[in-house]
Amino acid sequence: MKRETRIPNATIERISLYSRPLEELLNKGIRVVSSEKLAELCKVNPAQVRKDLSYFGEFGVRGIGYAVKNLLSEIRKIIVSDREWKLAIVGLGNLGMALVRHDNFLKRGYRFVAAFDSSPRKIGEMIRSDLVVQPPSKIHLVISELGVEIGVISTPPSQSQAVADMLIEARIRAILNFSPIQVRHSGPCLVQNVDFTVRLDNLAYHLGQEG
Amino acid sequence: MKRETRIPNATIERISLYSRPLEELLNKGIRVVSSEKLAELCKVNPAQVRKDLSYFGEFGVRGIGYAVKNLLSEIRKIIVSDREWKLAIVGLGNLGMALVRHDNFLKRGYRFVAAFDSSPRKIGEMIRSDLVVQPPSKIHLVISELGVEIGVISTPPSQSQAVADMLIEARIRAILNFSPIQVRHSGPCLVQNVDFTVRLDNLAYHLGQEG
DNA sequence: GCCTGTGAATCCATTCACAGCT
DNA sequence: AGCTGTGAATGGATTCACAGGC
Repeated sequence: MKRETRIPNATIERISLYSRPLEELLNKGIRVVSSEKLAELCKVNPAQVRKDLSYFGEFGVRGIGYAVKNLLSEIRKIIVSDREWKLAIVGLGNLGMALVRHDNFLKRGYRFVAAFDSSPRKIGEMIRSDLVVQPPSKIHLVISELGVEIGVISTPPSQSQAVADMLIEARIRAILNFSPIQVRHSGPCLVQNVDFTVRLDNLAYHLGQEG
Repeated sequence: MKRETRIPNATIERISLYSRPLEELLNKGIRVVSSEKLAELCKVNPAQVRKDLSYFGEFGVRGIGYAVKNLLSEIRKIIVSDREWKLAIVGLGNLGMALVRHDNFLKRGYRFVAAFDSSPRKIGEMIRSDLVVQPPSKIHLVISELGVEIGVISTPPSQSQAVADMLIEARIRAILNFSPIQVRHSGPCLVQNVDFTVRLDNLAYHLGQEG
């Protein structure tokens, strides 16, 4: 172990990736997995798997492999997904609604506790038994009252910067941004961008190379 | 220029990123942009911008900067988004429907020309004036008849591998996978994965570090 | 014999710093 | 004077290869 060393960003991305097949193996009743098998399931190099895990501890047994259940629980401790995180969503168009209804979030401990939209038609709508759409003017109040930690932006791009500013103003700790523009953020707020079209552009580029 | 050199993967990701603010600058009527300004808008290093672009040609003018309109059109040629790509979507739950309706795709030249779902309730539904839901058994036929190039998977994870196999069987050239499992793919089919929860895990990890 | 954990070696990407053009 | 284009230098990440323990 070498917990002192700075942990590569790429390692953190992959750690979360490893947990997906581990869940499957656990469901299938498979008890032990080797770095080679896990690497194959995640399409990475076996040495990569071992090195990534070694940043956080010695979770394996030499000659045997990793205990699936134990490894999964260690990973959940590392990426702090052994507890619930509170999310707020802003922008309840097609994508926003789909995100709120998507059960993958809750399954991994991400719970939407507030929802905002500027459209008068949407405000007041009950989109889940415990989730009523509120106007953006309530963002500051609601975020601090409920202790929301992560804000999800799924507004049209023209509004996303203004929304980000409101979230930051309300002292939100992190933002997941689905709009195709980079959000400016000063200070301690973390931002992750998810832009589908960047992924498609990537595919298009490589297809174009093949001819 | 050094078109012979292998182009870093990271460069290709960023090239597509650069086009977003360029579109905005063009709309605002701004004619010229420096690497410094563009870098600021994309949150990268100015030298990075220059180097990335230099892999593909000499688009700038020393002492002046880059002509916005020209640079944008060059970038569109590089990532082959100066033409239309044909997409098929499989899985029309909340997320799938949101993707089909999301106008960002069409705006950038990605057009859904076919839609599949296994639910009898969905089959036959007209989700757009030119798009009727078909059963997965039609995948092979439709893909080859329409010449679909990219498949989008938004099924539940339990079905995603089977769907991927069908798409690959139908000789699709690339897959954009929204389900949280890595799709196995042999042969020449390209795959890109989009897993929202990996992004959230990343935020959670860093928030956990801060205490 | 088998599989982990890890220093050392390699590979790739970013940034610097300045020559070259307008 | 100003800003691009790019070799050279630095910094990170991946992979190798083998020692260490079951």
